[in-house]
Amino acid sequence: MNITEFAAYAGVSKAAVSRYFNGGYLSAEKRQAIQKAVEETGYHPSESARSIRTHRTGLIGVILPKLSSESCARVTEGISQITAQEGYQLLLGVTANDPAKEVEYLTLFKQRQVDGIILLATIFTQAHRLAFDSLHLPLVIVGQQYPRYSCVCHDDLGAAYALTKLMLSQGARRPGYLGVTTQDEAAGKERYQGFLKALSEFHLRPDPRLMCTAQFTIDDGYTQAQKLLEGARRPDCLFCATDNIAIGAMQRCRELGISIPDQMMICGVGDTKIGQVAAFALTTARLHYKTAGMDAARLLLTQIANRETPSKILRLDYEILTRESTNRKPSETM
Amino acid sequence: MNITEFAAYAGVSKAAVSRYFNGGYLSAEKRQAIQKAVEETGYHPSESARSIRTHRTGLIGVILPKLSSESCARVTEGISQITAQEGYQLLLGVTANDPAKEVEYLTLFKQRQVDGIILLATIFTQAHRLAFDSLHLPLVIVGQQYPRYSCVCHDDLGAAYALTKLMLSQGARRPGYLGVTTQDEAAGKERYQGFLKALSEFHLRPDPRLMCTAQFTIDDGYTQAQKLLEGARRPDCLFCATDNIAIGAMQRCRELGISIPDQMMICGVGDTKIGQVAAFALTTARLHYKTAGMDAARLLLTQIANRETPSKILRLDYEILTRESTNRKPSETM
DNA sequence: CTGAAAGCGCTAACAG
DNA sequence: CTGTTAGCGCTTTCAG
Repeated sequence: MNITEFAAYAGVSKAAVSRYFNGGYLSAEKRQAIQKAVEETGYHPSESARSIRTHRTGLIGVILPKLSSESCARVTEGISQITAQEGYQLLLGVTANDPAKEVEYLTLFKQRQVDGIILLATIFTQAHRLAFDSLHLPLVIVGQQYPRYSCVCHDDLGAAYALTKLMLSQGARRPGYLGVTTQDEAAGKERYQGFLKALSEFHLRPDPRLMCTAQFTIDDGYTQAQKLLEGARRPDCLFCATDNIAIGAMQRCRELGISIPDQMMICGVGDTKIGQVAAFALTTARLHYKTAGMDAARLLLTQIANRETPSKILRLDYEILTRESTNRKPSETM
Repeated sequence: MNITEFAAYAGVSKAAVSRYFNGGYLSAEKRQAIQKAVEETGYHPSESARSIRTHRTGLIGVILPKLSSESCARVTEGISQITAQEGYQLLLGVTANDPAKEVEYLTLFKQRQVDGIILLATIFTQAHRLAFDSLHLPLVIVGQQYPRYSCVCHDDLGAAYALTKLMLSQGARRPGYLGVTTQDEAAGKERYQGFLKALSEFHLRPDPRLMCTAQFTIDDGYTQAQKLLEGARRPDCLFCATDNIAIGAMQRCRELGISIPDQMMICGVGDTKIGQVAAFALTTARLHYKTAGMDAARLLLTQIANRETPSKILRLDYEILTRESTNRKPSETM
């Protein structure tokens, strides 16, 4: 059923029907007649047809590297909650960690004429720069900072600094570092700098033999930890750039019979479920993923409502959670 | 830029442009001229406008209870992988475990004229029945069975049976059950029946004092486990309907100093990350979530291509993974 | 193989 | 407050 048929059914003009659905002037009688007809027929205007006229689709594109990553999922849930309230629907672009696909979805979503895009960013390439510049669409970046665009990010440096300091102040003197690629400005570079900052405060020199890069997975945390643990003088504490990596490292330590936290303190970043239930509850920095998603959605909606809104950076705080994996005092077994 | 302007730019007619993008008859010269113009201008036909004519949107709706649940995320990644290959985009409906919202998204997506819907189902209400019947849209249900619709589900009964049997054959005689609501046919009822089947095979009567229902969370697993553990005679093994619940129960056992697996064997269902890294690696049944998503997507695409395709049920197998939490022989400490 | 022209279902001036 | 009307950007006959 289209608007013409429906208008005839309700005994009003097409214009009245359109006004009914778009909040225009309408007498009470007509409004009621239409409402009744809607209830009877279930009529609803076609989104495609109205998009073609209004140049808005009610669609928001979300581009993310992976769904089965707790942090991404939580951000996306935050986004979904806010956008749903405002009647927007979410278009999903899963890139499987392929930066080229991020760019691809950017154009794909643009072609679909989404009203705005939220990008859970990983690393930025030249292609990103070009895609951003030719986007001409409200865009909010989550998890990273990028000049001239609205961003919601975490205090990665601060969190890494605080965690490393926590371990050093408990007596560790050979800090190990298990990070991610520095192509990732936030989780890679920033957290690395936080680590270094804590070291320098304790007058410690970073030791390249105690530092290693891993993928964002438990498995690779396990694998890369091996490299740090097999050396002649192994570290006495380990800062890991993510909880997943930390858990992998913890598993390797357990297998090698390295006691946690006495011989090895470990911490991660993120506060995901996995750290809470690990063999030794993981000390970590809680990052506010869901809040980040909600804030990103709010920022985007503001920009959609007013395209002239100046871009803005939101840096969310962190919260240090001290747990077994770094708690040297009351030694805990079993 | 619209098709008229673009056609003028390329020096061809609108019809030629349309044919170019829709695989119609076109001379080689025109095809090249258009291709060149596309490269120069980046022109792409408006999806809204073409939807209005073709009655297809290239959109597939996915309705799910929660993103930050590993199983849902993995199913959705499977869906995304297949649909993306075929040029479809995913519209996301997160219901936050509210069955009413499932129904709401069903209509919302229908209004958007998605080409098909995949529902990661939880429980079915009367409202679902009505919504299904008035949908007139290809629909595939994942995780549950529902008459007359295509479904992709797991062998919940078989998995629960095999796991319970595994524990009983290792000598357990007071099996505890930590399940989910039986309103959930698959995870609730089926797994319960699998549990019962194993018991009856060992000539054991289910003991209501050893059985309890929990939410789908670690926290509630922890809480409800308490009820089973505080009784005069506690169970000597625990079948949990999900990994999350099992992990919660495991935590409570550890706190109470109940040794796993000697005093208490525990198993879950799903094979999520969390069970692999738990204090005692969790025995579980691997369910093929990603495969389920991929199969569901394929089923849906077939139905979209041919609306007359008869509905079909796919029941995926499981795989028992025996780990520490039920391995009585070589007692493992740390 | 091609272009002209008729609409798809809707919104938004516009003139009452 | 209301209806008429002219498109929005596209696909698809239809007659060449």
